[in-house]
Order: sequence, then C-alpha cells, then structure tokens
Amino acid sequence: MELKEAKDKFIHTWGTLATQWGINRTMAQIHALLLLSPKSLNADEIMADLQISRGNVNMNLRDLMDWGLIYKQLLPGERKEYFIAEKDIWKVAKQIAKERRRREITPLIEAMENLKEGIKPDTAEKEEFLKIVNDISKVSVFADNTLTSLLKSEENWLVNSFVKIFNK
Amino acid sequence: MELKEAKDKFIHTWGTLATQWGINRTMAQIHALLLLSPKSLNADEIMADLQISRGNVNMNLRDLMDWGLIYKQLLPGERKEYFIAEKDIWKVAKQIAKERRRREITPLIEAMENLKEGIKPDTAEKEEFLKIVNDISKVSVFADNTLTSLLKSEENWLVNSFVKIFNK
DNA sequence: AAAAACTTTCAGAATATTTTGAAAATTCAA
DNA sequence: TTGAATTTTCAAAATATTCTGAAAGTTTTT
Repeated sequence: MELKEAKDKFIHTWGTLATQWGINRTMAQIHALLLLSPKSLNADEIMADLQISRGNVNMNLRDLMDWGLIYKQLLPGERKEYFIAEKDIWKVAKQIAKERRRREITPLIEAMENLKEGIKPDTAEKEEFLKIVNDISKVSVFADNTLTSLLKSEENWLVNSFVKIFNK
Repeated sequence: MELKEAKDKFIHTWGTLATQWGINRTMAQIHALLLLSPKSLNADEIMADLQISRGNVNMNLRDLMDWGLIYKQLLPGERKEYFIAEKDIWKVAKQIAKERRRREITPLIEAMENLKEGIKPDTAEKEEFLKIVNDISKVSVFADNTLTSLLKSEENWLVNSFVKIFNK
C-alpha cells in the first residue's frame, strides 16, 4: 500500500467512524486531512483535496475550531487563512472528551434537576417517578465526576498508562 | 406540575437528548416510556401512547433488546408480547457504556491496526504517518482499557461512589 | 476611496435517516 | 390443517441533515 493510498484510507475511515458517533462526516474528514498534513492548509486546498464546496469547508473549519481540534495560522505575506491540526493525540482525545461531556452529560444532569424540582413526593406513584429521576441524576453526576477527574489527573494517568502501553 | 405532565416531559427530554448523542429519538422515547411504566407494555399500548406506527415500534423494541435495555415478557394467558425495561439504572448505564464501546472504540482500534499493517516505515513521510496512526491506536486502546476496568470493578467503584454521592 | 482578495452566510438542492402502513410471515388455538 | 391473532418486513413517503454556490460582507492593498 502506498502512502497516498493509506492517507486516503485514513481520511475515509475517520469520516465513516465519525458518523457512527454522531459527528458530521465532512468535519471528520477535514480533521483527518489536517492531522495528516505536515503543513497548514487553506480553504482552497481543502476544497480541492476533498472535493467539497467553499461553504462546507468554511462551516466545518469553524466547528473544528470550536471543538479545539484545529488552529488558525496566519502566514507572513499571505492573505489567506491557514489551518493546522493539534497533533498531540492526547490533547485531541481530551478535547473530544470535554466537548462530549459538555454536550451529552451536562444537559442530562440539568434536565433531571429540573424534573426533580417540579414534583413533590406526596404519592407512591410520584415517589416511584422521583426514584428513577434521582437514580439517573446520580449516575450522570457520577459519570461527569469520573470524566472530570480523569481529565484533570492527566499528568499521572496519561503518562503512566502511556508508558505501560509503550513497554508492551 | 402533575405526574402525567412530568412523565411526558421526561419522555420528551430523553428523546431530545438521545438525538444529541447519536441515538434515534423514537428508540429513546420508547425506552423512557418503559422505564417509567410500572407494568410491562405491549406494542399496541406503545403505539397508542407515543402515537407512532406499528413498524416503528417493532423495529425500535428490537434495537432496545439488542442494547440490553429492555426485556420481552410473556404473560400467562396472553398472546401478545409484553416489554419491560431494566430499572436498575446502574445496569442501564453499564449497558449503554458497553454498547458504545463496541460501536465507537472497537472499530477505531481495528481500523488503525489495519492501516499500520499496510505501511512500512521506509521513508520519513511514512514514519510520520505511522506515528499518528500509532498514537491514535494507543489512545483508543487506553480508552478501551479504562472503560473495561471501570465496568469490571463495578462492585468497588459503583458502590463506593454511590455512597459518597448519597451522603452529600 | 476604490478595487481586489478573501471569508461568511444562507436559501434552495441534494442526501441520508426515519417512519409509515400494508402485505408477508409466523405463531398459536381449535 | 385452517384461520385468526400477532409480529416482521420493506418499499415508498416524510422528515431531518448536510452541502452547494452565488451573493453579501469584510479586510487589505493600491
């Protein structure tokens, strides 16, 4: 397999997997392209490479910046904006985890708190309902705390596990 | 807020959140309905309650069983199949985590292994490519291991954290 | 201040996903 | 068996998401 072929396969795979986890295919492909690119790229280059429209490129570059996965780079003497991906995969994973926590766990916690407030346990039925809401609340707070701890204790666990895997 | 109203809000919220994390809205709503129902329900009851078609109900009940979130229950003297949800929220969370690991992490690990095999590091460019693929491989294996450990050590961490949260 | 270079927006088009409902398949009782 | 009750399937319709491309907006150069 040649390098070009492998890179294409990587980009394609990344795009396909992304849809599995609720992320837009093009966003993932642009991310993959930038991950593999040693130099930063501008919108025209991305358009040409992935054969997609300018609007699409612009929108997804914006989203990738929101996710903290790519950076804008201004090259001296260049009018165009260039983009480069965060290459430290641990940082990438952390960013993705953070963003998903924000989108998936936080709203769940809020929604359950909201429901709890609206109901008083004055009947057996209401108590049953509140039990479920409370349980979900606890689990999601737990998940949130666990993730937060993992992300914070980075220096300890990331490096340690890294070494362990490395020495296999 | 009355109970009926709160239940409807729960079902609606669960459905909306689910779409945020790449799960079908109807599947989530059926799950929510069954979670809140003290008795098991049959297809007709679900159709009536959520105002959706028979085909839709059937398909999503199937998916929910695949996820291990609901069970089929055969009532004596009844022809129809009844369905009941797993009410232990810790089990529910575990099932969801397992399923998502299977769908999101496992394929990523496989894809990276595949790419590694196809390329030999005989040029600097290829080495660079392999570095990224390897890093992603390591991170995803790490995530996979971490999740597996968490799920396995259930007795220890779940109960302990449960207690901690409880006593707040 | 005008023009050129570039970026952003967004309505409509294209694509992908979900839902319906009726027909086919299956199961069970008599 | 037969036939009624129930579940499953799947093509077409409805809905939701993503993408395009041209027009509008912005920034920089002259």
